[in-house]
Amino acid sequence: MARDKDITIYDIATQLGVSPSTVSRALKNTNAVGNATRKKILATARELGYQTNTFASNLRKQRSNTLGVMVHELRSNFITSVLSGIENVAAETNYDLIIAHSSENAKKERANANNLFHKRVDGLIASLASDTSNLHHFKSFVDKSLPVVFFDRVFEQDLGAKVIINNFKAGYDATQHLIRQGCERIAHITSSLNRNVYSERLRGYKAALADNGIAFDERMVIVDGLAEEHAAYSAKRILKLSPLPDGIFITNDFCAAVVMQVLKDAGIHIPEDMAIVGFNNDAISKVISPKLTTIDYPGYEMGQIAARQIISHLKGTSNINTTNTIILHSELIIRESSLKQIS
Amino acid sequence: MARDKDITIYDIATQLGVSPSTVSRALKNTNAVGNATRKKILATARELGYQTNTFASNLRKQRSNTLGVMVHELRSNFITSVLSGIENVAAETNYDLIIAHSSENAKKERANANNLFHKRVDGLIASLASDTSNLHHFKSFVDKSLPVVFFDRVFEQDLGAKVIINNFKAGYDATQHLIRQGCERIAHITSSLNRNVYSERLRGYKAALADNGIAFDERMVIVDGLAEEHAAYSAKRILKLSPLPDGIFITNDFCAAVVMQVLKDAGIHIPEDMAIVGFNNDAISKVISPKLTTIDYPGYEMGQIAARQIISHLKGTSNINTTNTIILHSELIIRESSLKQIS
DNA sequence: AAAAATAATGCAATCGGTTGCACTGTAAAT
DNA sequence: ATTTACAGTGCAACCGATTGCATTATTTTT
Repeated sequence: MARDKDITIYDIATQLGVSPSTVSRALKNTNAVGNATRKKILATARELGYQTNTFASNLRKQRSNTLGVMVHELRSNFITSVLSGIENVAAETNYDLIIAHSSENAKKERANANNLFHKRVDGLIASLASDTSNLHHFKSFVDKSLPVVFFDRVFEQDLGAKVIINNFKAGYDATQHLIRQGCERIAHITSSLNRNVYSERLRGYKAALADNGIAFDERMVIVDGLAEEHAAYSAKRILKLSPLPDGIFITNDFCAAVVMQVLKDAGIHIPEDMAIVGFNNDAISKVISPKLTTIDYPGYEMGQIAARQIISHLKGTSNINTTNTIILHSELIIRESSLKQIS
Repeated sequence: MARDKDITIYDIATQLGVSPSTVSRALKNTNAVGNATRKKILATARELGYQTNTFASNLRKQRSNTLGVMVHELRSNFITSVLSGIENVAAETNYDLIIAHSSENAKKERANANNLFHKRVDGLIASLASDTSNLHHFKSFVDKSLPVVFFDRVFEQDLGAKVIINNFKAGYDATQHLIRQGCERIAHITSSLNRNVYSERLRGYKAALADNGIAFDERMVIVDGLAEEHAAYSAKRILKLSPLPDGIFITNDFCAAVVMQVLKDAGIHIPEDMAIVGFNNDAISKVISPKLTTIDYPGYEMGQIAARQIISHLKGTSNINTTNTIILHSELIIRESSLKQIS
């Protein structure tokens, strides 16, 4: 059986002897259509299985009903949670999503921004790649008054709305906790300090040391990637420190898990010899031994909030430029990997 | 500065004194345009910053240049790898992606299929929810001759092309390995047997037992969800078996990690008391103690291949209906969690 | 009862790219 | 030298929904 053509508003109009304009108006909730007519139209639309042709509609309306999402990496527990949150809100509000990832590459990020712009997304949600050094590539969005919301990795002083956590406080809390457990030589494994998330955590780490009269030693800070191979290498660098640290604050749970594995293989006892604090509260933190103390980072909520921000801006309910930065609650979750003392 | 309107082919046409049709033809690689004209047009297009309006183009061409992707869950390491593979190929070939997830819910899956159909995607890549019982909701795609490729979770005998691994063999290999390690009472923790991936692995498990003269005992098979809470519960059920099993084949690495955690907390030694084999070769399998023996499942490649299948079908290079099923290589990766004997 | 306001609908242009058909001019074939 | 072919280009009709403006019918106001 040959496939029939799709049903259009013209088909409905012809069948009912009304004009396409009336059908169009009836299918939305414009009140400029008589009640009887509207009912007939809606009934016929359902009966014929009418579906809006979004291309025609978008073309005419000059908007896409689509949000662009740019992430620095797809294969990450945290990012997946955020995406899931965004998707949840987008689905509810009938927005579509185009997802692009930069693989931590500024060049690809620029290409993606460009691409999404030309795909005419109505708004953008983004987390920056590790080597992005400015926001020039988002300028076209700003010029066109398209809302942009950054999450997690942002430029705190630059354009766009932001949804973040207090990374300074998180870093401070993690370090303070290690100090309270009796650690005196605390190392810090982190990633590109160009990114606020890492530089702020470092700042918190330093502040906690200072507040406790511990001298900062830059050899104790290891900056590298967070993927498996980098993590293993960082762990080896830890093992070469002399004297060995008695605590490590690591800005990523997966990285912490790999580091712990290497340390354990080297005969180091955790937490007795070295206490560990991770970051993110990924599922992995509960299935490694010892269980990982970490900072709970509400990714799903972050996604939902970023999406809601954008969408309520688009619907005119609120203006994204007035509430510029939203800080979500994050907190230290204490598990075995850092418990030297039973308090 | 007020934003200028977007550049259209009409702007280019006017500027050069040619017709829009010629511009349109020049911008694609139709050979029906003179060489000099084409060059001028391309130069002007670049200079003015012209970008195709995809809505207009899609509307006219009646296709979207977009692939729909339906997954049963977003927050999964395996799925993320697949998505990453799909994205990689889609980006190369200039296809967009719309990603929808069913949260393991057949009803939502049906809604998603419907939605993607009406968004007029050019093709569909899908993995089934755990309680999906038929493929009726994909019929509209078939009727419209839109290609559908299923991956991972498929109906092996039903419509559509499939990209899968040999789950029977994987199950057989995992079980055979445990038997070779001296296990005699092997439990199996798995999920919905309506899904080929789980039923086939179970079949492999049974076949290996049979081939080694071990009687199948259905109390040794635990069917439940694979998320954290279900996994913990399954572990408790294992602990209630009497006699205790001396080996477990678990169809998911994360689930295996949780189970191991619970077993270890209960004082069971792995692999001495109980050997464990997981499934997927997620990153997690290498950072838990002991490291997890598992089946390597090439998610990224699976995504790439599914996407390539669809796209080459769409481009007319190959017909998806002729190569109906593609089976990817998977293999047992032996680590500490199952090594009872140093062989 | 006449005038004014309002509700319900239609007309037709518009969004921007694509493509079948027709036309022109030059090159190739006879 | 004539016919034939074809490369290069333009015309105009689409694709389907939206919306400002005009028109008609109906209700309200005075």
